[in-house]
Amino acid sequence: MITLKQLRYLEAIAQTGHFGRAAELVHISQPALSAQIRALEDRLGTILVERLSNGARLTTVGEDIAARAKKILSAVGELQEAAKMSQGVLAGRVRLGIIPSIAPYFLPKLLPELDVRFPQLQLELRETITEQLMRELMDGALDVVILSLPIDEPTIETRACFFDPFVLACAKSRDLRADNSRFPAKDILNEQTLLLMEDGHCLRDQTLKVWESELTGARRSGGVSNMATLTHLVEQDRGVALLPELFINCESGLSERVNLIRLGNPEPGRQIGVVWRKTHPRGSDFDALAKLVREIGTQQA
Amino acid sequence: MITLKQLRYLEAIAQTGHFGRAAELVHISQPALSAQIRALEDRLGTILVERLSNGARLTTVGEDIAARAKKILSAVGELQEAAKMSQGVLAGRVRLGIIPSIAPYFLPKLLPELDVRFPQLQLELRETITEQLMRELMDGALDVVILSLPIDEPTIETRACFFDPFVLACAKSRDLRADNSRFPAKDILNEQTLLLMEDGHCLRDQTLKVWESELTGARRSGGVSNMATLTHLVEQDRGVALLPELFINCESGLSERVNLIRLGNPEPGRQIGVVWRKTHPRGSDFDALAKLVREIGTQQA
DNA sequence: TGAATGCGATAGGAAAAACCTATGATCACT
DNA sequence: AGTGATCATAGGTTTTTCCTATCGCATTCA
Repeated sequence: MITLKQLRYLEAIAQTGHFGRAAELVHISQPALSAQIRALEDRLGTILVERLSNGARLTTVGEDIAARAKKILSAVGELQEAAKMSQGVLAGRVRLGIIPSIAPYFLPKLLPELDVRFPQLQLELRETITEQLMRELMDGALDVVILSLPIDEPTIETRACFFDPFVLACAKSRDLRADNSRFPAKDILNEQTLLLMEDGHCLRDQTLKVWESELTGARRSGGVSNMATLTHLVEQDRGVALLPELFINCESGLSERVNLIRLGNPEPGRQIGVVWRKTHPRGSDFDALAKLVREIGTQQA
Repeated sequence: MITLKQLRYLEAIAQTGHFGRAAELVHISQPALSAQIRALEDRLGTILVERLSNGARLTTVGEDIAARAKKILSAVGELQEAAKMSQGVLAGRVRLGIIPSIAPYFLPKLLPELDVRFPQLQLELRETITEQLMRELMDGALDVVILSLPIDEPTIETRACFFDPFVLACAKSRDLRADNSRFPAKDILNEQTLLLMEDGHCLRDQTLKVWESELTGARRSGGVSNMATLTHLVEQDRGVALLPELFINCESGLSERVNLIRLGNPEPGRQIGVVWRKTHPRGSDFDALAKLVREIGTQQA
């Protein structure tokens, strides 16, 4: 097989017109260079260099081949450059997945910070529900995912970053008391509809899990795909909903439109975390990402 | 230094998603391929392949690098193709020089024949006077030259191909006898102007040499750059000229416009030949060219 | 014309790289 | 827990690449 070395040596001869000086240029001895040039010529079945008494000159074929060699070598250089670009922590292309109930309320803080700390990072974003994200993560279509824990999958690495509490939202006209118990379960069961996200959203399952069996038979909404819609429904007293604080913090003036009631004992909510395949070679990078997500997630809480 | 082998192996992994099968694809053992991939990764300072329990998958950087590798390998393939194209007798690019007093009268026969016999040949033509051609030949700007011999230059290889006789042309109104002697020397000296090509054309010197010293003091034309012009001048009885038979054969109907007188004892003329640098690696190719020039030159005489 | 200089080619042996076979470690699946 | 598949590691061999020393040839200079 033809080698890059040989092309490099040919280029040196094209530059110097001289075996000896070409050898010097590439830091080998003249016989070694001669041998490689000859090997290249043998391989190609063509004489590339005309040997003169005062040096060497490329033949017409040699000129053509040398021009091609130059392009190839430069492409190899670019390849190395490209690899170098992706070195260092969180540099180069990273495909990040994130669930819809986090993305719009967290990315506005995360992305600018990533730009500042990891300017070499080229992020490719993907937003969809957990199940789909995990499928794509396992398929290798994604590198790392931000979602709500826990994830039951032995082959992934998990980092819990911060806790996002759920707050109960009801219409202004209602006056549900917060008594730090598992609270308005009876009210909901008897008087109110529990508004939910549509199926597949982790937020739906998590909301249902807050009361678990207490809720059997209660009225539930059919499910919406958007948290803003959920809020509007609450405003119009069509029911109550659990809203993540992450969302609430982003909706300025929300507390004037609905009653927000903080729960406790224990406080319901979700754990936001970062996950990636255990086999992914850039685990340490994602560790850095998880650390940043924790920082941002806790500071705004 | 990074090697083409490594790029080839990486490409194999991209194709198969599997170290073992990739190794099979490139006909080496799996450990050897593993080692080369690792060497490549070390050299680039980046992990390119994610090792899984059921195979291998490229990282995002790996995808990028593999795509680049593919292009590079294909460029190398094209390079080899290009070299192959220029193999064989008289294949590929050849820069041919030829003097103006041959080119228009010989190329119409030579070029079609070259096309037929050596379809792989890409001829680049250069037409100028002998001195310039020889300079360019020695500089390596030309590969081979067709001209009038002899050429006094020890570093070139020479092949005489055919003899191109000179024929005396005078106006139809004149009736110069041809008596097989050095002939109309006295007539020319006394009555006629000897029409000549301009300085630098070998034909001029050769014409003068035919009579040599006999011609001292004779009237000479200032010199024209075109043999057709020379002929017109003869037609109009502005003088006489020596015309190469090569030219005459191409000018149909010329014998009706001027008297053509064949000379002898010995017959004046020029030796057409092919020359190239002794160091040129494709000497055997030019031998083939010379042979063809001889064939064509003698068959039409 | 004969010595000196400069060029690439050749020869022989040493160093480095690439490779192969056999084996190990890990993981998935039965 | 056992089996089969994966890639990694180990040790030794083969192949390739390289270096030093020398040759042969041509040109240049005295």
